Amino acid sequence: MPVESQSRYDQKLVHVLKTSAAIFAEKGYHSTSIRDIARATKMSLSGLYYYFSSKEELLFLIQDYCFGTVVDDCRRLLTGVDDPVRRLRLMIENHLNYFVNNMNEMKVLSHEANSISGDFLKKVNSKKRQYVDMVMGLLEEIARNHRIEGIDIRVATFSLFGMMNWIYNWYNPRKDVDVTGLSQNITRIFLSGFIGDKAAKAGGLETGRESHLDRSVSIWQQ
Amino acid sequence: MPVESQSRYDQKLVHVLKTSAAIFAEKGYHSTSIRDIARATKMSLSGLYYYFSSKEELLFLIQDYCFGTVVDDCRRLLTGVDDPVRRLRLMIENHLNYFVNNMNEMKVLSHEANSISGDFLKKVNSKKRQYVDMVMGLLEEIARNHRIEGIDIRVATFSLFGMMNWIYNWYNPRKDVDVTGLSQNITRIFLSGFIGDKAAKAGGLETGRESHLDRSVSIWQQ
DNA sequence: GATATTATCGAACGCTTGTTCGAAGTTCGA
DNA sequence: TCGAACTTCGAACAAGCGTTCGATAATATC
Repeated sequence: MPVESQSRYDQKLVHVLKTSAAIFAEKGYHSTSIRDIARATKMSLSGLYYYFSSKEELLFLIQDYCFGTVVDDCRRLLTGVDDPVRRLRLMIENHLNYFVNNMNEMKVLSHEANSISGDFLKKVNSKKRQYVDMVMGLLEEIARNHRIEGIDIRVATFSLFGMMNWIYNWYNPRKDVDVTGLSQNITRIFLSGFIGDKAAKAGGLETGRESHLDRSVSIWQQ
Repeated sequence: MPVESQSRYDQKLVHVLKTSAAIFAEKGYHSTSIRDIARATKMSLSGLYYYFSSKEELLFLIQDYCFGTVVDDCRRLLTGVDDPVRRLRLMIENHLNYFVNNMNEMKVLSHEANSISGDFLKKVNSKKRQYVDMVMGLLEEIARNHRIEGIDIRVATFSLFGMMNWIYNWYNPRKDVDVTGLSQNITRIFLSGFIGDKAAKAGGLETGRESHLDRSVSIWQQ
């Protein structure tokens, strides 16, 4: 989606969402007032309501746009790839890559999951469920292929998401290992833990050295 | 600390903390009003302020008591154990056991980490740092012993905490595997991922079948 | 250049919030 | 039983909140 095709309205909306996400990420949704956002965007309090109709919808827009992109990118990246282990690798890589490059939005998505309600919550949760089910399905398939026993698939699935989604609590791009290293480390720990390290290497660990993502841009980076 | 030795004041304070933690866990700290807590504890609004001097201190007391117990229990459990792998196993088991048995408080500890500030934050963060450093030290020692290469210790440490602390987002004691199973699964995934599965088994996987904890009580369960 | 549409704004409203304060009730040792 | 210390409470306050509304400014269309 090229920037030129976006209307003035769309561009400013994205700017509002991005700025709001940064403040939400820093202070938390409930501690952030619309007045804070007005100050940061240099808009008036009432002027903001031209772009959203409630504070909660603003939060929803951030989460929905953000997560929508993660899922779409993932789907695109996985088309044509059949090996479940390779699919899992790519999914992890995409998730972490997007997380690190859109830390504010992803933190708001992870941390403010229960700050929305009603239809907003339903909509986001339905997308999340699809995403989780996809990963859980992959792990089931892998477990079947490798005759893995004694590991609960739900525990494995959410352990993986825990590893990935926790990074907003500690990851510092300036001090820590870069995204590629992060992906490799987490993939290795989880995958060789899940299927055993010999099998993990056989599943294509060596291909993990190069990134499959040629860009880290998104609707958030205009 | 036997219940009988607690004064009326202490008992009621614990009741207030426990009730508040439950509401904080359900609605979130900022969405909970002191009036909500008054209603739940059947106390008056102003009466509550006899037990804490600000809402933020209330949150601090919950986090401090809760985390203090985790750390103390862990220290007690680890005394006399030298093998770093075994120490790590026990730490994971204790952490998850306490988490599952005090889900409200632990959720508040994890999720509302940035809802306190100033000296309160400093105090809690200093305890957290000690705890994290202890685990990171264990992983360093294990990595040295097993000549593990290519895994960043910080990534490994926070991956483990991510796996463990994420459970408040998904774990359902009534539907999911029990605490013992949870510990076994997470320990196996992380440990055989970290050091390779052969070494993980050699490190005493079989002893993981029986729990090392004879009780799950705490100051929260009076 | 007139007109319709899009975008922005200041001012205000009603409500909820955390916290305070002085008084009243309760407990318990002397 | 007296009195001091501990505990509880109703009522109120000031501040901040999300949201609305009518009017104005900017932009696009013809």
